[in-house]
Amino acid sequence: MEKIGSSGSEEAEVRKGPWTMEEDLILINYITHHGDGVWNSLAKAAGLKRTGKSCRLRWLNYLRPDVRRGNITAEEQLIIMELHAKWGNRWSKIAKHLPGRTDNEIKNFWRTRVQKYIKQSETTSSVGSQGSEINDQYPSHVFSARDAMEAYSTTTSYQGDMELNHSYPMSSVSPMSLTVDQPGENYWTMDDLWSMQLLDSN
DNA sequence: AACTTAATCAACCGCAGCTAT
DNA sequence: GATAGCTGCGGTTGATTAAGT
Repeated sequence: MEKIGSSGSEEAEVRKGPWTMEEDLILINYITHHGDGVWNSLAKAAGLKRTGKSCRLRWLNYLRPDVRRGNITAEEQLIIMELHAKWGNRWSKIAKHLPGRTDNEIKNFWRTRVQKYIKQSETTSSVGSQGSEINDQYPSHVFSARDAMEAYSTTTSYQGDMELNHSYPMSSVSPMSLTVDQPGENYWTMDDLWSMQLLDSN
């Protein structure tokens, strides 16, 4: 069980919240040398004050070298639409068909972008009574994936070119941890992390 | 410039299923 | 077969950033 930061035995202390760069490096370094899996013991063996769950999530969603970050392409959007229509909210299953994408990313994409679009189309199409059946039954099955894609991509400004060059915001680690003026220095990329890790292991 | 609202995404939580004992 | 521990999944939340007023 997780111990809430109550005073007392520091051995049971469990860190929560955003990961620091040091933690990331420790995790990358450990997995590079020992492999992943058996997350609870991995967390302990690596000396991380994190739950195995947290380590697994961090690795799978962010630190893995093959994780693809940045904008979801039009093809990927279409695949997501189609697979979601087929399987519903089976994010991990859908993610398996999108190499480098994580279930969390797809889930977020769906919830923030697609559902927003769906809501919008609900309000607009429900004015003209025709759309009401769709609206009543949506999510997923009724709505043709292609319809959704078409409408979605034409009604939103998101055309797949935002968030290029995703980098690692220091502020998400600890907003107060760094007070550097140059914005460029507040970021490090996954490439940076991995090169640091490689240096470290030499 | 200050404030508010909306959008985004990383991370946590709870649960279900699987495996080992 | 029962139980415990672990893993993976999906839902949700909270922090941060961006956009609007």
